Amino acid sequence: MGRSPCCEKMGLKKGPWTPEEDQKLMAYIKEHGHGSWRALPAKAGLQRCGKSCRLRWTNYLRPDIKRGKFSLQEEQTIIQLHALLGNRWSAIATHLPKRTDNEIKNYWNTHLKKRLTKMGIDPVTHKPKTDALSSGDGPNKDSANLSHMAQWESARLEAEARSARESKLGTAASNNLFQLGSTSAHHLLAKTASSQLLNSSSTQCLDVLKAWQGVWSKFTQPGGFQGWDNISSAGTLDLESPTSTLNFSEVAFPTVENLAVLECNGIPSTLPELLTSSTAMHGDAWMADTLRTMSGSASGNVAALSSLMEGFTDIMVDNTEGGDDYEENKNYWNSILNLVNASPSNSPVF
DNA sequence: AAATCAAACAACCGCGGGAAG
DNA sequence: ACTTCCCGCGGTTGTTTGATT
Repeated sequence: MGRSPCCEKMGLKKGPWTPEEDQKLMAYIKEHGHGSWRALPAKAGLQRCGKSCRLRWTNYLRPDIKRGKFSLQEEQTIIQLHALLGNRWSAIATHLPKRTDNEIKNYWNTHLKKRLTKMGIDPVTHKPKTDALSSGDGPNKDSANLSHMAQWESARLEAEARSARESKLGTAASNNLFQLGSTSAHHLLAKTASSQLLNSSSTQCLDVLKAWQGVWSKFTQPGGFQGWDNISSAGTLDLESPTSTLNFSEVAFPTVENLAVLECNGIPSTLPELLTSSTAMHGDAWMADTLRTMSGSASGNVAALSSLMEGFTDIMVDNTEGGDDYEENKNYWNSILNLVNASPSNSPVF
């Protein structure tokens, strides 16, 4: 159908806004509200089209806009929501208070997308890139890491499919995630996974959990990683810590959904990154509590876990020499990895 | 110091959906 | 039911800023 242009082109200014224009726009909206955007420019004495005014207001001048660097939490939310929703920036923005869709979109395009690409993860599908795996320049460390990431992802997908089938019997919260309005995606995902977790009777992965906790302690102890030889004892590590009070129905942390994946997955390939990131976020006490809460018989094969985690180990060993930035970088990247893994594989879901 | 390049950010464009007439 | 208008969205382009040569 015929459609009129959004504004008359003649005599209307384009390009960057001046402080005077900003002042006029803010003053007018403060006094009258924006009303009809089309009619606003004339009333406010601006030589702009209504569309330009609306954009300037919603993306820049609105008083409830938070500007500046994105926090790690915000980055995590963006990645997770993008895996679920795709490029639906306005929908993503509703879960990031005080951030605009435009800002999120720009941040994704200029930062997050590149980082995922560098990691060999397709920023569109949030899956490992096959070409990145096959076109490596030899058996270098990066390609090895990518290979292992793909391996983890592959096993994760299987686990998710299984988990999804089982979860149909329980809560449908994950399917209704974005119909629930303002509640944060992290909390909803966590609650969904929590119920899955509590419904589980399997504890066969706990030996591996314990093993990983041992591995983690090797990394975090003074001197850093001491080599795989020391990990053989990790399966019997003493998990002494204060009495656990962990309550999965109330504690909402962004990685608990991954624990739900573990309970039904014979090979917990998502373990390295998810436990690392969880520990990074919540501390070793959290890890100890979690393990104790979920505790069952320990009869694991640490060697099998070791094999799965070689690529991850390379990263960690490299980082132990990273100086003051080590902790920050480690936490950051593990969180990103964790969130990539935490995202449903079939996106968008609506 | 100047030129060049890349990254980051702001703004524009065109389309589609929904409301109103 | 159809047309027109308005708004919001996502993709894209343009501008600014900072780093590098």
